[in-house]
Amino acid sequence: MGASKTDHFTDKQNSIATLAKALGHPARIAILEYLIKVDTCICGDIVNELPLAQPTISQHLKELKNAGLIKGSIEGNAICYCIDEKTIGKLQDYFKNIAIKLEKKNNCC
Amino acid sequence: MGASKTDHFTDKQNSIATLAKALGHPARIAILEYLIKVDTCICGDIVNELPLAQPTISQHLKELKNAGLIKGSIEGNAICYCIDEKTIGKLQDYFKNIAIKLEKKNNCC
DNA sequence: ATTGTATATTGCAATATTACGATAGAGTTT
DNA sequence: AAACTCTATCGTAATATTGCAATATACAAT
Repeated sequence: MGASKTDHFTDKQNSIATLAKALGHPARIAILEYLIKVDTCICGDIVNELPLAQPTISQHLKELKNAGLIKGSIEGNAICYCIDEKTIGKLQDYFKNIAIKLEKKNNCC
Repeated sequence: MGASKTDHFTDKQNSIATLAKALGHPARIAILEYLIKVDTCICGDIVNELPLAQPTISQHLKELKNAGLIKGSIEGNAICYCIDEKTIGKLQDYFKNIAIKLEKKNNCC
């Protein structure tokens, strides 16, 4: 096989997994961090910044966008990509919640 | 191709991407959440809990373990798996940090 | 020692991801 | 309009992931 059985899990589980998967590649982490670093968020810079070809970066941007981690708006003939704070907040909350729950437990190992 | 060019990115970027990738599957999210839910952390339960065959779960557990998200200790003929709080903390910090940096910026889009 | 239970490993088929050259589309500039 | 810039899409090769049956390993209990 190879297809993941997304239908067997809850929507929330699938949702978090999708976000995590989108971040599961160093190039996409690097794109995210670059978007944080610079104040402008034109995409052309990213191609010069990362050691990847333009189509590859375009593809990674698409995946980040599909996952809802970034959003892009057309700005002349360039595209203004930036991070979607809500989605980052969702991830932040998720891990914070786990940490809180773990504190309340006596970890048995 | 298909191999990701990990050598072109920083150690920290690769490290976060590895963690995210390990969480990038609903079954592994479900395993994590199950480990939080129950107080005991014997693995046998997980096989009964998830709609996946035992070898598949064993494989997912291995990936979570390799990523440092869970740790397992042998307990008789069962294995006691539990979450590694440090790694969750690392993720929590990472997203918290991004959220803080985004607050300080005027998001241009 | 044999049987039973819990977990890991192997091998393999189906599918997904990654990367990029070539090309296309869309706006800008001259 | 022609040339240029920026980004997306297509096609395709290399590689990785997913899932499971079969099998192996390791300990426990009888």
